[in-house]
Amino acid sequence: MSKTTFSIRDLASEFDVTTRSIRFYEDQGLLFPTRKGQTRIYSSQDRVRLKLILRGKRLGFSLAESKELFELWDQTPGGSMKQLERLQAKITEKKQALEQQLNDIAMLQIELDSAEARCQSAMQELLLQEQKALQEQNAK
Amino acid sequence: MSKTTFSIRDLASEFDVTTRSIRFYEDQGLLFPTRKGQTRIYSSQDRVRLKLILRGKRLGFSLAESKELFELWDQTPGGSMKQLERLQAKITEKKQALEQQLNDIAMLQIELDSAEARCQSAMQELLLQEQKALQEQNAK
DNA sequence: CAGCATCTTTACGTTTACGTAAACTTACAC
DNA sequence: GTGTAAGTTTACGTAAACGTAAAGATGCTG
Repeated sequence: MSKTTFSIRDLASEFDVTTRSIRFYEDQGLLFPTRKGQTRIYSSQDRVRLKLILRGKRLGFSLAESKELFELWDQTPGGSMKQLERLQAKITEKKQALEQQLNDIAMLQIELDSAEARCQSAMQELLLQEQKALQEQNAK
Repeated sequence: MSKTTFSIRDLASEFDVTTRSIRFYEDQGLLFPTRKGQTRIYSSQDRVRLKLILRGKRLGFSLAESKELFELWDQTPGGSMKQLERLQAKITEKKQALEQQLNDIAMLQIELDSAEARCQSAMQELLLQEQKALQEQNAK
């Protein structure tokens, strides 16, 4: 079976972040490792959380946003109707933002492809000129 | 035909950013409006640039990154082989990052859907309990 | 038990991307 | 001419997300 606890360094090297960052996330209320003495011990739950935090960052989520989502999520079982409605609203909001991102990505991909083509043909052009120069030199 | 020049306020309201931001982008070397007197005049080229800047931001690009891409792009015609290779490398890098983002988005979408379902059923549960409470009160 | 590696807390520093305020011109509107 | 609305420059302030340095606790290792 897979590991159940992790040191801060385990997580730092697995996800390629600094220990400073991981402690900072705890400071901001996004992670709650237990302690053995004064050393932090992370559960696989904590590990999942960290993964989510980092993925959120890659998608432009602030730490505050991720924290809010975590909190809403944690309160889902036993939450009041009002809390659930807030969660639903947040989910809808995020879904729409993701749609927008998908659009952005699709457009940028097209443009990158076109840029790549233009770049390639510019390089091809340079190579041809080079060849021509060589042939002229041989013709001497 | 479509407009060819724009005031700073035109762009600000069209793209929903502050004039401060637009001037800041110029300060950082991403925009180069002409002047009429001391007032900035933006071309439709500038407008496209701004749109690209903002889309870049939504995808997590820093202003410095966007600037670098613009500069590489602008140097494409007449660029040296080394510059073209750098551009090609950047393009490849960005394309890979976009693939990663697509993965991230796909996973997050799945999780949001699942969260939404759980949220909905929690709300449904609350409604049922409410109904039950009402019926018991009627039974009195 | 001395040393070193790894953990910890505390705290000040840094970068990015603007916000905000002050003080100043221009350009119409009345 | 006089607001006043929109533009300008200059400059200091700020929030987020850490970086970095200092100084001490802890645990193995030879």
